[in-house]
Amino acid sequence: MRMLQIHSDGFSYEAKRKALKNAEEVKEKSYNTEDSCLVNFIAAETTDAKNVNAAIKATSEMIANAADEVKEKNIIVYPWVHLTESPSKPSVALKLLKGVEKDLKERGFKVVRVPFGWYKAFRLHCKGHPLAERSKVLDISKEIAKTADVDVTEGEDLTALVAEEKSTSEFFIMDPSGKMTPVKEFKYAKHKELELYVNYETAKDRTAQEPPPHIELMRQLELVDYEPGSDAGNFRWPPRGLTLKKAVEERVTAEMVDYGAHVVQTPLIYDYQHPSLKSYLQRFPSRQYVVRSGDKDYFARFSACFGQFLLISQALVTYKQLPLKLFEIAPSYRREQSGELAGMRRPRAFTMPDIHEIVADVEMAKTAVNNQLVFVTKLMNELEVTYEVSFRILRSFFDENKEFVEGVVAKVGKPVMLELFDERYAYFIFKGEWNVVDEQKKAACLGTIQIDVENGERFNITYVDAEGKEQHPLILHTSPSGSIERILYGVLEQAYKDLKTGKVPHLPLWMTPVQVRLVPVNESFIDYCVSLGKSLDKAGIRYEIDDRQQTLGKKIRSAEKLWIPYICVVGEKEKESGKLAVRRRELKDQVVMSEKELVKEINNKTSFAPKQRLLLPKMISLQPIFSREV
RNA sequence: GCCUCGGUGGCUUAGGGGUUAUAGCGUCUGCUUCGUAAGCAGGAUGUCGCGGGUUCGAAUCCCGCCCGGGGCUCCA
Repeated sequence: MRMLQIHSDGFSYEAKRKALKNAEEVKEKSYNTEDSCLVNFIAAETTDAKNVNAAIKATSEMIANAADEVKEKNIIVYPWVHLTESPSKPSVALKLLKGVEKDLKERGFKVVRVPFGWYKAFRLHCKGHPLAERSKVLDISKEIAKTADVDVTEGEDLTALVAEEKSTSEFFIMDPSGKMTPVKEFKYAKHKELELYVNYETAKDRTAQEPPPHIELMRQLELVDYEPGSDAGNFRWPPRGLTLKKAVEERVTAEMVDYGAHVVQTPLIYDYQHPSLKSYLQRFPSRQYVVRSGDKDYFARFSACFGQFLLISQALVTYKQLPLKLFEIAPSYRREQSGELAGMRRPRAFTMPDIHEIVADVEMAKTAVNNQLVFVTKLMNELEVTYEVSFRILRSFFDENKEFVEGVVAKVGKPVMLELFDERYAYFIFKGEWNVVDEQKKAACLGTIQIDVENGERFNITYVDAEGKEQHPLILHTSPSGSIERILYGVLEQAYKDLKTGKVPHLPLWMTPVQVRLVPVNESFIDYCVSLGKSLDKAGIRYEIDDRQQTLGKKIRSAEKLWIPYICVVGEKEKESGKLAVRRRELKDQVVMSEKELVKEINNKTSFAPKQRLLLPKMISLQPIFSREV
């Protein structure tokens, strides 16, 4: 439904002649008032046909709200098909308009409905105040997901939401030996965070007074910040944060290349009308950004699935190439409800490392899960956060593959939460989640492994089997690390937990934007620092030089506030001895070491990560302050 | 999206229907040239989130909007 609302001084119309054969029969062909009124030009759209009653309810609600805002009691309901490019059938439109008329009258408004299906002359006079001209759009697919009195008998409209309500689940803890205990009976004494995680997932205890601590930290460390000039939940990354972001992206990409992935890049926006996408989208409530181009609507992707599925569905794949892996660092968009947004835990725009592994059958899928487990565990450990693991499994799959699940849990090596659900509510039959629990006792999922039994067929993805026949594969959806934003959320919340327990908060050395800061005692040693920096450059170590004219104490403080792990004071002693006075954050000590030793120490600790350059000038005097304190 | 709380120089913040809006940090200038978490002095920086209303007068009260936090919901 699309609607144009004009708050008018006076209104009149005159029905001239029928525009449709089945135009409404009317007694009064004209109407005239000089009273003020709210004129609503309304176009019913094809989507409204899915649930006319919900459309009526929502439309009259919009009109009533608008009328209340401008303190208007007189309502004109005017059929105006030209507002939309996809009008509904006339019968639907008439039903909508009549329903709106009835509903508004019941609400106590004085309503005049202008005849449907006629060519009409009309006159109005817009009042011209700020609320006098407005347009409204109703997306009825959203309402269908919400409203109870919907007929969901047409299979295509069955949403995941509705299916999930029907599905029943049981929750267990499975320990590495395979022993299963209902979550309420498990002894959590040695597994406090698992208890918090289970509480969050089952009891849904979600009260918090304070804002999540990572939000203040991400700004103080100048990693990422809100962008008031964008949509809510879209963030900007100043160079320090971008350095970290790229370091993580490169790290995950390297691991995926080692795993044998084909690295690709696919478009950000997709056609609503594409047949495969259409049926995929209909499984879910609409949470997409819409992009209008020309006269068509596109949606911004909410994961890399579409692009990769479309790419591989048009590729020639043989069984010899399976398992086949496609990987992408996928900037993605989900238009979460405004009240759901929370810093880096839940943004609307995020960067998702996403791998899809195409396998022939369940056996190959199980092998793939075991292989993927290795890198997910490795990457999660590299984040230096504590995490809890859970598996959500279709009960029939679990019953048939109990040994496999036990093997997986044994590999995880600690008790995990197990959810068994009776009815499949999404595309997966098996889903592993690696979650962090934050200071607010809320959980968020980072890494995930899912076995998808639906989309191979939906996207017509095929491979040629040994007999030369085309087969639909199963697909594993996996984010090895979770989104970069969630990772940052995880490491900052972990740092805050450390801070509260008396430990030194830190970012993992391999991803921290600046690994070394050289601090000359006065400006006469800046040149020497520059020459020291040349060998750090060669070693691929990220550093900067505090060339500001400030006291040493202040420069140290400045570096500490940014959690820089190695702070090197450079003065006469260092220049003469060729050694460095190094203040190590992790060990809270001060040691004298040669530059070579320092490089060796850092390289040993970060050997697994690709070298990422620092994405800003090294001289601090040249760096503007984006959001850090000093 | 609904409910709720908030928005005062770049940051943190005082104040609150009535003269030129408070302070600290940062920034700039000068002095200081310093050895491991804040050297000294002086200067500049505010459409008090935006728009409308009430009022002789609004940062302050009212309404709408934007942005953020929390709750509900949601998390493909």
